[in-house]
Order: sequence, then structure tokens, then C-alpha cells
Amino acid sequence: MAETASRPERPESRYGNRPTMKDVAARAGVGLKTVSRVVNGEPGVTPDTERRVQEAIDALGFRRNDSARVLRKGRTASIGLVLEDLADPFYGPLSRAVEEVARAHGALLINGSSAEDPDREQELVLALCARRVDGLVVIPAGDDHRYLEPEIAAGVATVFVDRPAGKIDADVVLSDSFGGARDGVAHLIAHGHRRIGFIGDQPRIHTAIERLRGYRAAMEDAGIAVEEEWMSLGATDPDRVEQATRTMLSAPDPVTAIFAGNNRVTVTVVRVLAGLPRPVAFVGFDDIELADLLQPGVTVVAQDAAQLGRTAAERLFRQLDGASDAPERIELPTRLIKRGSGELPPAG
Amino acid sequence: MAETASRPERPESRYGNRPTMKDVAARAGVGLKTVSRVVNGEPGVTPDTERRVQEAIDALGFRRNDSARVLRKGRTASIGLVLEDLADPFYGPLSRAVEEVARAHGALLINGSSAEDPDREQELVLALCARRVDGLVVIPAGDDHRYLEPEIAAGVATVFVDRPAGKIDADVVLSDSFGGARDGVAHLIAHGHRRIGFIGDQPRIHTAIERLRGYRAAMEDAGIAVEEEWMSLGATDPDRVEQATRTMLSAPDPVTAIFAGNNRVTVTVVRVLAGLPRPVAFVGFDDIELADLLQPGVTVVAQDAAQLGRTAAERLFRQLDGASDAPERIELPTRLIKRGSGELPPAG
DNA sequence: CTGAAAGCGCTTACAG
DNA sequence: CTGAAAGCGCTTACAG
Repeated sequence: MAETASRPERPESRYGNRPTMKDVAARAGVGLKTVSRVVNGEPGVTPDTERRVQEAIDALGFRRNDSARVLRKGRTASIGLVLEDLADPFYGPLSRAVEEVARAHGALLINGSSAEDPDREQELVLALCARRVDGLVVIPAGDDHRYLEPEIAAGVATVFVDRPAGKIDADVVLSDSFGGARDGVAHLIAHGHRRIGFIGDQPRIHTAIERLRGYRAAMEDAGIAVEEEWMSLGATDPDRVEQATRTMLSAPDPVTAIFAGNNRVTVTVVRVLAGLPRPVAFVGFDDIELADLLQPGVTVVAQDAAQLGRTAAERLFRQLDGASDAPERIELPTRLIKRGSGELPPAG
Repeated sequence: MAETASRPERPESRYGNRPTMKDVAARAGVGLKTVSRVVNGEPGVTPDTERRVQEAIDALGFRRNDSARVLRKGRTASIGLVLEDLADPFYGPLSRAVEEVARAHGALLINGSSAEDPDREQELVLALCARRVDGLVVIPAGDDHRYLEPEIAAGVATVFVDRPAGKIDADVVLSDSFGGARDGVAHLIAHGHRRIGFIGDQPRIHTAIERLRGYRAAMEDAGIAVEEEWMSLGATDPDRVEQATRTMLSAPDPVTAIFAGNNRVTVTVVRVLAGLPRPVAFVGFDDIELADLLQPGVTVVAQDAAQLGRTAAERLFRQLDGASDAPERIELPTRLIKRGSGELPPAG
């Protein structure tokens, strides 16, 4: 056992020591095409020939090189998924959903993180195109995707998720950020709040702007004049968010409620609020695990990450199956989940 | 804009309408090899020739087909990562760490979930081998990996993570499940508990067995005779875990503390305990988000998922760089994080 | 500095 | 039922 698994010397070429169809053909005493037929389960091979070929395959440990196959067939049966950060819990269910759809279509998933850097997004996307993935699901970091035009023209199916494509016309699947934020903020207003803070992601990110817009709309609907100090957009790292939270709460006339623009902001704000003596009402965009077990439970505007991924991937394969629908914008609804923190009345 | 992005007819072959080096060469009036030189930044091209080639590349929107390149070069500059479930928070940081190391080595990451199904694991792994990934990082679902022997012999670098390989000798990177569980249970014993329950994953999973072993060791060290009803291994779905928890707690002489075998078990047990009138002490294996904000805070045995991924990926690339070290078993330490739930005394 | 020929490991199109 | 030839889009090894 240890012997068969002992590490071999690495050859210069990784394939150098791999048997090919040619080797199998030679050993079985048949032509190349006959091996190809057996390997691919094509008809037109006598049982006896098939057996001889199969024996050669087993004896040599032959495994078809799909890399070569792809070169002839045209399709690679793989799709690329470019997201911001594989470690962000929001992308876990989304990735899985994309993978499941890909699997159902016999495709593999190549995954990459842009780290919210437009240059890195482009580099990754183009690397995937060079590998000739059949399609791309992209959570964009940048706001100019004209670099993709030649690829799309060449037939690479493309769907954007969570945020729209920039400066090109492409399929996009989004959550209703505007409506979700408006509902969440209206919910706080309905519980008596008028001084409400908004802490969100960087303003160059589409969802951050949309959610801020939803916040403003809800405030305006209620006839509340928003003050500048109530709004803070920026990085979602804990330090920045904690700072923003504390600033809002220590103002002479502090906010009595906070609305958070995404899951990472939520985690930090909740942590800060937990350390305060007086309760501050809170609603967050995106659900987070264990939100129901905190005291109070965390009220959130939930989006369905898995459904975003599933919808995008299905749309992608529809493109690959030849559908020539015009690019479409699909918006999925959000859902307000009341758990306590959003139903607190204004303090004092 | 809308025009350039409007969806083209899908050709039979995805590459049919893509310019190749041959097209570029024809347009620039040079040989194929000269185009190759320019595309790959090789020396030995006059500035003037280079400019002509570059113009042709830009005019045609040429992008090198790495799929073809790979066929000649031998290496695909891609590695495969097979894990259980992309949506499990434990695998997020692990995947990201593997991706970062891959990126540093210029490789792309192909990701797949086995859904804890050995057949699906094998299917995925072999599909990745057929694509000729340079290496594999595998969180195994099955316990027999002899099917990988021909691949490893052919030069596919392989590292197992989180659980050891079955029936083959290969690199493996693990957390110290035994030691971590023993420490966690000893911690409960140190706080006065003697009747302690263990709820873990299915017994065919290596980490489940190791953690159970750690539990038994701690109990034995303390001279406590373990009763059968205190141990429950099985699926980690909420229903099964809730049932197991309630059964242990409703026994005539119930346990006063529970040790959970992984993150999913922890989430469910914590949820059940939160609904009980009397406090039950708890320690979980794996840290979970917001564990510090619950009442009481959740004491856990934390493992470093990112470090597991990083270590495995680095080991993989060392193999690919030609290191011929013998297969090794690397065990990373765990860390007990005290937050309150594990320091509760036995009730009544 | 430049390029024609051969070949990577398959599949396609065709002929027997 | 079977197989020889050509070709997918590149790189390698070599010659000029």
C-alpha cells in the first residue's frame, strides 16, 4: 500500500507518463477511433473488441484527457464564478446554488475572489475567458465591464449577480435593495423612531447606494428631514463601523435607531449595541446566523442568497442552450424578519 | 453600447468565431511563432514587428486560448478543491485560504462539493483529474481513496484536509480533534460536571470518532464511567440533533453539560438550550459567529480553518515544485475559548 | 530576428 | 463494425 502511494519523481511534462488513447489502441491492437468509441460509450463496437479495449484501459490506468477533448469540442463544460470573498457567509449559499445548477448541467465551477478590487476582478474574468469557460457568473467589483464585450461577442455567456454590470448591457439578477431598505426603515419609523442612522458599504458599491436610497425614501415618505450625520458609508471593517456607530450615538441629539447596510456591518453594530447601557433599535440588511438567539433578536431584511445564485446560473445555462432573449434585469424580493431589535421603541 | 453587447447567435463551436494566432499572423503578415512570441512576451522581436502584431491582436480582439496552450505545456495551472459543502461557514475561510495560495502560484481554483457522499467525491475528483488539474486538495467524504492511486502515480499532487485519506498514503492536514475535544470536556469536568453528553457527526466521519475518543479520554482521566445514553452520533441536521439533545436532558438522571462535535451541532444545541428554563453547561467544537454575544457566551474549541487551508495548499505547491518529501501528517492545535457557557456549574 | 514543421491528445468527417 | 487522415489552437525544437 505504502509502495503504490509513494511519491513518484515529477516528470518535466505532467502528461509525459500518462497513457493516451494511442497507447490503449496499440495495446488492444485496434485503431484510435475504436478506443474513442469505447471511452465515450458510442455504439458500433463488438462486445469482444470492447472487452479488449477495456482491458487495455484498465491495465494502463488510462483516463481520458478532457483538456484535449475540449480543444476539439469547443465547450469546456466549466463556468466561472467571480465573487468578492469566498469566506463571506453571504456567498456560501450563493456559490453552492451556482454549483448545483452547474452540476445538473454537467459543468464544473471555477471560483475566484476579486477582493472587491476592480482590477483583480478583470484579471480573474479574463483568466477565466482564456481558459474558455462556457459562461461567467460575476458579482462585479468594478463599474465598467466594457472589457468583456469581445468575450460576450465571442459567445461567452454572462450573468451579473447582486450588482448590475457597468456600461454594458447584460443579464443581471439582484435583490430589491431599494425596496428592502425602505421597508426596513419604514418599520423603524412605524415603531416611533424619527432619528435613524444608516451605516452602509462604500458608495461605489451599487447595493450601498440603493439601500441608502431606500433609507432616504422611507424617511421622506414619513416627512422626516434627514441629517448628514445620520448617514455613514465606507469600508465594512469592524473599526470603521464601530467608529461610525459610536459617533452617531454620542451626538448631542443621538439617533434612536440604526439601519445597517449589509451583513458585516450588522455584526459589528450589533456587537457595539450589546455593550451599551440603553437599548437602541436596530434593523440590518441580510440575515445572519443565530440572529434569533441574541437578546433582543435581530430584526433583518433578508435576501435569498441561494435563490440569487440559482436564478443567475439557470439564466446562464439558458443562454448556453441557445436562448436569445434580450438581456434582462431580474429583481428578487426581500423579506422583513421581525425578531425584537427592530421593534424597540425610541429610548428616553 | 446596447449594440455591441447584444447577444450574438451561438455558434455550434464556441470557438468558431474566435480569432486564433493564425488569424493574427495573417493579418499582421508574420509567422505564427512571432505572434506566439509577442503574446507571451518572449524576446527576439523587433519593436516594429511587435507593434504590427499588437495592432492585429487588438483589431481582432484576440485572446490566447489557454486550453490549447495547456495541451502542449503539460500543466494547467489549476488545482481542484473538493469539500463537503460550499455553504458551510467552516469551509469559507478554508476555501479562501486555498484560493489565495493558488493565486500566489498563478493557479486557478476549481471547486466542488461532495455533499458528504463518497461516490460523489470520487466522481468529482476524477472529473478534476480528467481536466488535468495539477493538484487536488480534498476534504474526503469517503474512506477508500485507492481510486486515486493511478492519478497520484501519474503526478497529480494531492493533499487531504480535515480528515485523513483512506487506504492510501498521502499528505494530510488536520486539526487536533482528539486533543481539542479532550480539553473541552476536561474543562466541563473542571467546572464540576460529571454527567456530560456528547453529540457528534456520523460515526463514519473521522473527526466525529476522534472527538468522541477525546471525550472518552477526558472522562476516563477523571475516573467517570460513561453511560451509553450520554453519547449520540449521527446526522447533523437540526431535527436529529434537537431530538438527541432533548432525550439526554429528559432522562431520569439527565446530563448537566453537553459537548457538541461540530459547528452545525453547536448551532442547534445552543438553540435548544436557549429555550430551557434551567441552564445547561455547553462547549462546542468549532467557533461560530456571534458566539460571544449570546447569553451566556458560547465556550468553544476553535480550530483555524484558514490555517488548515493555507497549510494544505502550501504543501500541495511544494509537491508541485518537485519536493519529494515522504507523505506527512500535519496536526494543527485547537484553542479553547471561554465565554461563559462552558463555565456554568451543574444545575441543582 | 523570424518562421515552417511537428506534435500535445483528443474528435470529426469520411471511407472501407 | 472499424480505422486512417485531418484538425482543434497552441508550443517546441529546429533551421535559416
